[in-house]
Amino acid sequence: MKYFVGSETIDLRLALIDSAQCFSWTEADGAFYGCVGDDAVRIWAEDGGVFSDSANVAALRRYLDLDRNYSALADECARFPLAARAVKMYPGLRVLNQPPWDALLSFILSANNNVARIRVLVSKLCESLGERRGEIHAFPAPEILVNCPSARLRAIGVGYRDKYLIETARAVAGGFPLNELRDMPYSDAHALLVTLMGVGDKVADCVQLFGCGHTEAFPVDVWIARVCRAALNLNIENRRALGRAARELLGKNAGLIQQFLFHAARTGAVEV
DNA sequence: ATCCAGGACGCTG
DNA sequence: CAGCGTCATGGA
Repeated sequence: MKYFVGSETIDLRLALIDSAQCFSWTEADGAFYGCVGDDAVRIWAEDGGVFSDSANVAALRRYLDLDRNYSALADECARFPLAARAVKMYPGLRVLNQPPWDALLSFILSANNNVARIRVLVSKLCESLGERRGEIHAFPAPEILVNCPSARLRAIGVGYRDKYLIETARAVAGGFPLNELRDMPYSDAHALLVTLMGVGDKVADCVQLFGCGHTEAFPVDVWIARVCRAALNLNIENRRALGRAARELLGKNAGLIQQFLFHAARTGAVEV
């Protein structure tokens, strides 16, 4: 079947793949394949609208963040011309609402790694350990990883991150309130996340921004550290201090703006 | 061969 | 609390 999802501005390739906030979507023949909730879905753009083969349109709209007014974002950073320019430069970019567990596993694997290889690791992890849903494999459940021999994870290619995955899975299976982070203040959720093995400030912020709806979370990587100096006039070497300063400067949607800055810096659209 | 990748950990000062 | 070496892996 073919369901109408919406006519809001969104560039599916940019939002689902090229922006590197999610590593599990694939593209084939102009359509995009991935998991939303428990469903394997196919999404495509057609006649200025977004369509899907999934009937759960509400879940899809939430995942794609279609109900947010992104044009207001440029106004929120209008006093930083480079940031406002980055926001206006990618009208089709959106910050996805992923399940926190998916984001947690993805960004544990992202540490000291590159996007292409993160994508390979995520897909291999899901294909070899995740539950099958149609043509797609979900992320492996915590209980699966807890009982997974580290040698098997090494064989997938996760390297030294094997124990991070297992220990974090053990914590989540043991009652870590992963699904309650969304309803906590940013700082409380952050403090909890960094207690997990393999989760530092940067990964915690990614989980919060991409998986907990914490739009103020401001992940700082090498690109963001550079572009903050150029776009926000922030000359701060310490990453945690830089993230805190950016949050204070940009407000409750600092993380959304961060995603535009990240893409602008990484693609060279903004000189850093 | 060395460097880098959406860093985190563990130890030392 | 800050600084620093180390940690797999593969592509440039």
